[in-house]
Amino acid sequence: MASQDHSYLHKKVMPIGTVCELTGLSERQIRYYEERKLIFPQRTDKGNRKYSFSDVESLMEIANKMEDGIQTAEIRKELLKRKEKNSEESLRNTMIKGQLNAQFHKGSIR
Amino acid sequence: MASQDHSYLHKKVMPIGTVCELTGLSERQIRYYEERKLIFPQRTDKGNRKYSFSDVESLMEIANKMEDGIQTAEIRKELLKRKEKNSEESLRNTMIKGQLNAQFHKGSIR
DNA sequence: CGTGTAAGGAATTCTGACACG
DNA sequence: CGTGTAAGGAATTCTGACACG
Repeated sequence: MASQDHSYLHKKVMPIGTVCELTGLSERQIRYYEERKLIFPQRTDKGNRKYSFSDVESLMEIANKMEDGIQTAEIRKELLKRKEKNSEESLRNTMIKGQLNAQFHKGSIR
Repeated sequence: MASQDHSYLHKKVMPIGTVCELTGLSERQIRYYEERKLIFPQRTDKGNRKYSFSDVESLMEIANKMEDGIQTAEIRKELLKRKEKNSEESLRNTMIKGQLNAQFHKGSIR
């Protein structure tokens, strides 16, 4: 419930040109990382990509890893692991909340 | 020093089309409010406007006032007043800091 | 005053491909 | 594998103007 939603952080609002300036990457690179499933911009109804600030942050991490000679396939694996971890965490949190809720209704708390 | 800098909030990153979607205003309206000096987008080297999330917030305030029948000249005056207030406030803060600093160096504090 | 619109041009973005290594 | 580039088209944005009220 406080996991994210920094409201603006995840809003897809900027065109690829802005992302180039912010990250120092070329359009080619940015589109390629999307092709390799490392980032997921939104599309307008007519096909133009829109990115969020968190996409920009991701791209900067990716750029660093690429400089270290890590391949896109590797980077994708790391992302998947991170995703798993987050799911586990949120599952755990959900369960804890469930426990608390049960205690609350039993009257043990409050 | 903690006055703003929500980092992303003031970064000029989005094109006018995105702003239209976010605010529900037309390009014409957005450009007109700029002409009336209510908002100040950045320009790319080739003349394209770039807006920040705070610009979007301003525009939504402006839109509300326009609906209430307030004229752009009035709205601009309100903005100027707000600006004055902020300057006063930051001047006051600066002075307080100066006082504290003086006390500190005199050795009265610490 | 505030906003819609047609006009014409300039800048942006898109895709698929060829190239190099 | 990762990235540059030329190619051609489509979508976006820009300005100045005319219109209406």
